Amino acid sequence: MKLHPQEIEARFRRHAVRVTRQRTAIYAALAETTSHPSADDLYQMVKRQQPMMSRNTVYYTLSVLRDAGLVREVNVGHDMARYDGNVSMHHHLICLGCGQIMDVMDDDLNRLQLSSGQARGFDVLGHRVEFHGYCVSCRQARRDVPSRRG
Amino acid sequence: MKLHPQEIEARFRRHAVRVTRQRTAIYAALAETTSHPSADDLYQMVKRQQPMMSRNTVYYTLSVLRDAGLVREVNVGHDMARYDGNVSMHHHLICLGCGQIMDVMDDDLNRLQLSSGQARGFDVLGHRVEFHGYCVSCRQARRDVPSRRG
DNA sequence: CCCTAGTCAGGAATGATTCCTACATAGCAT
DNA sequence: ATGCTATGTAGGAATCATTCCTGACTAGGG
Repeated sequence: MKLHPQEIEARFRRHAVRVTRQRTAIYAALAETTSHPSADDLYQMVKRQQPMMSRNTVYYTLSVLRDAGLVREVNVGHDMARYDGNVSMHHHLICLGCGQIMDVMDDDLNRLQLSSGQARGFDVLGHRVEFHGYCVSCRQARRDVPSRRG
Repeated sequence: MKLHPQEIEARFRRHAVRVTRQRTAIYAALAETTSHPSADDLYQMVKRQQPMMSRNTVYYTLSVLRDAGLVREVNVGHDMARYDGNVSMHHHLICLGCGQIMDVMDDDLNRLQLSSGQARGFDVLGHRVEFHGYCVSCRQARRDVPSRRG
């Protein structure tokens, strides 16, 4: 979703995050897409508008936004971290072929709980559900070339 | 669970995995613990019995066992991969303080499904549920030293 | 308009994992 | 049992996402 710069600035101030050109651009790029980009993806996107942008700044900014609760870090496998501008409670559907991540909004999944016996004294703060499979185009590709990983 | 070497060998042969001293030791170490060790943890454990063991062999062996379905890779955050000798369907309860991973066996969680509308044409093969929180001792530690992350 | 804590850029460092390669060995066939 | 060959192993180098360091810059309160 495309956001007005002043809306981004308002969110930053609400979360006590200093407003800078770099941060605004990074957050805008993330809010505009639903593709859950990696830090480097964001770096590439933002560098087009701001060639001086450092990869380091992207990492630093994402950590600031993450700690402020403006951004969510999504980890899939042991690949690089990917980021999600949607911080409302939701879960993910992940393609094992191309790695794309789709959002799943489902109240039943949001309400999952452990019984007290299963919780083993943990103070459970949240949970995450990931569904894994193959998207339409990767299913097609796999039919064409059945591989050893099949 | 402590396994007899011949049981390990039988499992390997059943899954078309060549039997070697190194693999037997790595798999035995993993089967013996419920602590979901990392590749390097396993390297440290096994090196006591086999000082020539290479860290590389541990990585290679884990990839072989993973592909054979004898071992499961568990990824938490963007930390190093951790391994689970329990390949039956189950989920995890993870401490955000110390990183310990406990197994959760629950048929209701095992049966979770997406509606066809939510699945968006994906061929969904499986899912994973992680509960996050603080274990008893980390809750205690956090009460003692309330931090900015609190 | 000034000050200063918080940011930024860029290069170096880290650390898990993978790659490369020469030597060793499991396990099949003889 | 013996030899053969595809596979596995050791260890060092390479990779690559991420973090650390440091000196220059700037947002935003006073």
